[in-house]
Amino acid sequence: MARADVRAAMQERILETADRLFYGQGIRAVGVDTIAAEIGISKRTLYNHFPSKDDLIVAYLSRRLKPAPPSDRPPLEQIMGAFDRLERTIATGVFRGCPFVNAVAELKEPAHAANRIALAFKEQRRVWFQGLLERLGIATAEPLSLQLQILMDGAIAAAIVRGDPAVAAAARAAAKVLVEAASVSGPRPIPSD
Amino acid sequence: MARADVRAAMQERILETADRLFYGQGIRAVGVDTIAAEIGISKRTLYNHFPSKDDLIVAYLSRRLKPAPPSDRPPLEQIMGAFDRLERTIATGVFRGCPFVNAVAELKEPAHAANRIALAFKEQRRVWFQGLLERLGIATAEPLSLQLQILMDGAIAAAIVRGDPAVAAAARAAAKVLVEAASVSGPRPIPSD
DNA sequence: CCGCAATTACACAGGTCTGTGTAATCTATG
DNA sequence: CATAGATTACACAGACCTGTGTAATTGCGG
Repeated sequence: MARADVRAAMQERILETADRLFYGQGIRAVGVDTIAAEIGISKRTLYNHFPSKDDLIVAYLSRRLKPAPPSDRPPLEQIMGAFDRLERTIATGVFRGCPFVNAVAELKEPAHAANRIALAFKEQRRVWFQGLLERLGIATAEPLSLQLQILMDGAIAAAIVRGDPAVAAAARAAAKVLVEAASVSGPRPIPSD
Repeated sequence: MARADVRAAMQERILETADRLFYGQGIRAVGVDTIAAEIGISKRTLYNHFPSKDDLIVAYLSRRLKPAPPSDRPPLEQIMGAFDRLERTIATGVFRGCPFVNAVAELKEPAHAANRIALAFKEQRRVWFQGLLERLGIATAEPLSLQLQILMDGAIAAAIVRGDPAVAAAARAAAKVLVEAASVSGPRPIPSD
């Protein structure tokens, strides 16, 4: 039964490289030959695992759809931590924006599966925000969660153009103001944590 | 001297079409042949006006660098109006995000002139926000202007993925909260308008 | 050790793209 | 009308892309 394992390992190697190149240079800018050459396999082998470039694109995006690991930190700390992580991501290594937004912007076909995956990702993050806000006892958790998501996406877009991690800190400060405003004007939070 | 006028008119026709196609389908996705065919001129003529596709891209982006027309409406109204206009833009016609962010994301060369133009555009808008905030007597006008710009960019990015103009309204509401929070905590605004 | 599946090298079809070369034609200006 | 510049049609080079066909080779499981 090691055959399936070997096959899965090869697929993962392909996806790792595709991720690095697709994200770093753009999906349209990277050819299938380039990915195969980077790994050191033949193009034929790559097509044996992914029957078309579109399949590879979908797999590349799906692989990035990992739900956030549950944490026992206080909700507000988790929310602020998301912006801190973004700031570190912008500062460290290759930052080229949100891979999902880039994919949607780069693939002109409106019915592409990338749109569905991108929407799923954004909604997943928004719901994560919403859950934390509800634990803070905030009544307007749903609209506020969308606003936090907008701040995240805005910091990412601004960081692409400005190349400055400070935009994440600015977004974080804005998020803090919004959450606090919703806390005082809404019902009292449950002081459980 | 009508020769120069005719030449300028042709350049404008080319740029109009390039704008529509570049923005609507992506810079990399649209070939020079397609633009020429759409206008009904030969590819040779297009290359007579723009010696390379890169020149055309730069001209396309530069043409969108128009400063906002001065307005005598109250500053807060102008700020909120920017989000209202964004909401209408998302809802009406072809919306494909911010052309400058898209260009930077699509062109992998980090030294491309598009980066400079995109930065100039974002900074132009931020300074416009800053001036209005200063007229409101807000002490933290500069950092707040960056936060408003982040909200704009975030609403744009979220709208691409969600296809829902409501994100602009959410961003607008968040902007209102941020401006009001900065107004009450800072020095009193000058009640001139 | 046999056989099967994966992998490889290599060529190629068919399409796209940017940019140029050329010779003919059109058009407005002097 | 004459001339110079703009435009046209058309071919083509050179590069890149996705995807396939084929035959030889490798390596692992039974």
